[in-house]
Amino acid sequence: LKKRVTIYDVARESGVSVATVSRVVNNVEYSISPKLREEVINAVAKLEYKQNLVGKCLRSNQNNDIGVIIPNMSNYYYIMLMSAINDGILGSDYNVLLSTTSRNPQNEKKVLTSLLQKMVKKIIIAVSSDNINWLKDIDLSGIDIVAIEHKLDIKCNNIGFNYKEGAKLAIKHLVEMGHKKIAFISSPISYASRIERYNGVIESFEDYNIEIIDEYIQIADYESESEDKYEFNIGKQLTSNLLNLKNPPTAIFCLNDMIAIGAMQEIERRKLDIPKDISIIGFDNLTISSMLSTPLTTIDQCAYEMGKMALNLVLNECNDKYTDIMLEPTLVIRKSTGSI
Amino acid sequence: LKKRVTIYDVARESGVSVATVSRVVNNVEYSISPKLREEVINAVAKLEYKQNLVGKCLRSNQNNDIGVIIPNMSNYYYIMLMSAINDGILGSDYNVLLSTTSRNPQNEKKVLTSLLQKMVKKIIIAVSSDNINWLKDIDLSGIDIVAIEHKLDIKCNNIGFNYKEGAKLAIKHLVEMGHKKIAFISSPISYASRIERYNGVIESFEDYNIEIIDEYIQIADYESESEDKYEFNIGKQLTSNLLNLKNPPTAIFCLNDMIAIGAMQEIERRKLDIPKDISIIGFDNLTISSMLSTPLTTIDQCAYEMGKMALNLVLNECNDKYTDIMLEPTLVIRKSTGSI
DNA sequence: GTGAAAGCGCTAACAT
DNA sequence: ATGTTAGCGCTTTCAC
Repeated sequence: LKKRVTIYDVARESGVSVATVSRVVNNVEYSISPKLREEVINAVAKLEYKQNLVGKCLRSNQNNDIGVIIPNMSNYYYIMLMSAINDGILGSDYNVLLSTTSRNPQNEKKVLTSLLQKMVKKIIIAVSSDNINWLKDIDLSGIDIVAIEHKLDIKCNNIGFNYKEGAKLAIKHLVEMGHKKIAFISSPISYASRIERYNGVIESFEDYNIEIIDEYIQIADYESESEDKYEFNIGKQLTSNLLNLKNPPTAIFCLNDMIAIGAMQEIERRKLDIPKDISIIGFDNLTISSMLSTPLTTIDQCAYEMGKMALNLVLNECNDKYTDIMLEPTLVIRKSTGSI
Repeated sequence: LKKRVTIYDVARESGVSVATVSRVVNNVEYSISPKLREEVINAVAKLEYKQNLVGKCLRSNQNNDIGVIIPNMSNYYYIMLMSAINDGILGSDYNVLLSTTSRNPQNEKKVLTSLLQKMVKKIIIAVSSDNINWLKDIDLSGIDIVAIEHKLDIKCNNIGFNYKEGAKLAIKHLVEMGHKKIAFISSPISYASRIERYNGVIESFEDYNIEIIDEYIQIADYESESEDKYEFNIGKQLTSNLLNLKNPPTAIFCLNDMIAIGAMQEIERRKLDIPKDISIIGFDNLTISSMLSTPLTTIDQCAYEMGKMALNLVLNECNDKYTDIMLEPTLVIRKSTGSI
């Protein structure tokens, strides 16, 4: 086990002080004679010196780390977010520390704390619930936070999304295609982002004078972060319920694309045709949604752009100047919806 | 900006030395009088002291970081891998540093170096190519590495997969269903994992006395890490080529599931039926593959298990004792293949 | 323009 | 059983 090469070795090799080596290595715009600079550079190359980032961080109280906290990796929505962040820092000197929370506030607090203990200064976080009391316990001074999906009630950047308008867009599209018997399927209405979608649906029904039939509002009776394919499964199950009705709907708005994919499999399993027999519209616009045999009509949540914006915000350490962005939905019409 | 609470503050508050605080905080099984221990614990609580992990790491030369290096996040295979790792450390004290490389050796070298500079000691890496000369330049002493997907020619743990046998399993399944006109579509045969699959196909064709028709072996003429949906796109394109043949095949073996999904969309776009008109078999067994309208028959590469094993290996720092595991493929029969 | 030296927060060898 | 202290590798103030 050979000894690590430190800044002292470089200093000795090049006959200068460690201060000078540090200045050269960090490309400080400090006046350094070209001669010394070159000698240092040569020594660095000869000894294959690599800066120890831990020592540097401890001393300078800064680093190139970006902490990312997301609920899980099974909803591809978060994958798109992550992809944007990873693409954005590819080739740069930044490092991503990724944590998942399983939508558990206890885990959320734990991973955030852990990130701070590692002196991470830039954090992108998608908290899951509105239960963020634990946040008050944490000292966030000097930390750049950008919150996505759910707004955080602290001094930080927020990138929100107009979920309610998205839901309205979806119902509008269905109504314009002549649908009156419209169903809504969803996992439990437990988070703000779901509540807003639900409210959008109900408001739209009222706006368009569509009778609200209880049987058409199918909400899963359990939530699971651990069940493999949970959203897909409830999509199937809830759609099955709908299809078993004496008077089934002609269109289904699904809380998100994963649920819609479950719905579609169930429908096609029954040899029904999408969109001839029944129209399906999702929410998210996952990459996979355009790849299905029947490409899914959906509401674009521009997850990738959201990730990009989050990265930019967190990188341009906007001291004190916090932005509060609200992204607007777009309807993406593909093949899973048709007129009646 | 308030001052950070350090171990010295706790020591002062509880009237002991920093050494004692350190011992208590780290739960050292060292004899410490219950009285002092309690006082320290109280001081920690009162001051809300949190260990600074950077200082700890610099001093002790160890940490709880796990570096993960993968080519990209657009192939869901790597997502399954990541999921397993994230699930595995959920609630533990480990942190994941995630890097993507875009299958670029230069990036691979860069992110590995960066991880080492951060004193990360445990690394799970899926290198993309066989071009790993750059690895020789890096001092890996004291580092626990587990390589997946592609074997690394250094002292480390390897978790490989029997790609060739997987391909053979796929062709065997097709042959047993009566197919003779079998096509193979793929991105460029540029990496070991692809070469082995290709060889498996050719060998199988010879074994079963299936004539090798050039037109049935469709290889994409370009590779792209940046093109969104690249694999899906070539799946469509290559399948389109096949379908345009005067004498099209009755079955297609796709290099992987993403390509198969492209193939299926193209086939159904032409109003052809899977598997009646043409059978499709993939490779990977992505989560999404079971969610399609026509669930995909495929070769299971047990990515999740692979991730779990990798995590276990890297955590049980097996000093000097390296394992070399080869995972075997399984055929997963679903609805996309049928007899002729 | 360059160097000496203090110190970031912590652990661990050594002393008591 | 507890405390003292050196030092991990680095940056940065201050002095020259």
